[in-house]
Amino acid sequence: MSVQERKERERAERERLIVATARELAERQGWDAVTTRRLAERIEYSQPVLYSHFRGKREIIGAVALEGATEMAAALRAAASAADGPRARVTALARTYLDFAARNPAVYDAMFQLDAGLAFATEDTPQPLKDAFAALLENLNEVAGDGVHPGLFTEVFWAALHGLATLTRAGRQPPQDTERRVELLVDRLAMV
Amino acid sequence: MSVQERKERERAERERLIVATARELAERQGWDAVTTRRLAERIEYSQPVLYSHFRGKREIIGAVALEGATEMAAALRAAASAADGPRARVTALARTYLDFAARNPAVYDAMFQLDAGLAFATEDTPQPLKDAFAALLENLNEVAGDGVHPGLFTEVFWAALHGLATLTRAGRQPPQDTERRVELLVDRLAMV
DNA sequence: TCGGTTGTCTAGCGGTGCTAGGATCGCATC
DNA sequence: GATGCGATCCTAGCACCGCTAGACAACCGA
Repeated sequence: MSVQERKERERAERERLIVATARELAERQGWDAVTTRRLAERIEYSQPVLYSHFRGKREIIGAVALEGATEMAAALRAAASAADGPRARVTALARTYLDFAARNPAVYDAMFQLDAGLAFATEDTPQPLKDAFAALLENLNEVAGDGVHPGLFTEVFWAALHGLATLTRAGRQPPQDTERRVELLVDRLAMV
Repeated sequence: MSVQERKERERAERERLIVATARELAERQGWDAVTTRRLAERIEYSQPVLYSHFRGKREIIGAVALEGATEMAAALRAAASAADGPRARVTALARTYLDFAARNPAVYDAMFQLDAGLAFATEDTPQPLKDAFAALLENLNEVAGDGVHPGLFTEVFWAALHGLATLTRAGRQPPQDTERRVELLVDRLAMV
């Protein structure tokens, strides 16, 4: 049994290597540069090996997305718990979200821009994604306002952040006013 | 001169045909299905002809985007001018924006999701894009609130709409609550 | 030591965006 | 009306893509 265990361990290790390499390559040169050939070369295996771990490129992107979702959820919770009072919490939440998107553009793309074949907003949504949404929900609950469903409020807030994140990064909004936009958004949306 | 004029006319006509065909194909089967080969076949010319009109596929997407921007600007202005009072105007604006995105997903992608090589938020931004933004700005001016720069307010409002449009369409937010999300957004953001 | 399974690689399929270079067509001139 | 010349278009092909069939080697248990 020990031999088999070792093999499984090595296999899992290689899978981590694939995901990490894909992420790094995407972050450095964009997802377009992440081809199965290049990825295989970097991990020093042949192309078909990738397909013994993942169904295809989509699933690799999906793996990066889930990794990112886990990190984002943690970052959001950390930021929120370090802030005092509802208003500060919401501001910290928004800043952290946008900061994550700006610092990990490729991961953010994997999560929300590319088709990674992940289910959203359904029962079989992967746990990390649910958890990232939950991290928002937990902290926005208190500022949704009377008679407003917290889930609905979170969706709107999230959408606004997502819009700011993507439009800013794609150069569709001037980057220098980001902070003022965040303040305006929090001012108006959050009932404090 | 008449011969040359006729040729130019035919050339312009063919260019319109390329853009219209690309748009229709993208709307029917998605941008992935818009390959230069397929596009060439549809317009009944060979591939290289496309490159005598456009630098590459990106520029074709860009042409569709500009067409879409013109239409969106018109739709926004029409909706706003048909509404009575600031509150109704903003609501109509938001609904029209989201409706446009939902009805013309491929065009919307060309405008805001794909890299069409267009400049945004600079001097050399193409006029149709400036105009679409202006159509929002004109009608949001009155609800930005005291001391808030209308341009900044428009950016935030636009970002929120963009987030709702993209997340809803990608199945990342439940589609049935769209209307309630719009109402919440307008309620909170617009100062009426 | 052997047989069989498991794992990996080479090679190749049909597709992509894009382009070089040859052929053909239509125009202006003689 | 014949002819030379440009503009126009197409065939063929480049390098690359995601993905896979089938040959091969390495390792395990008996």
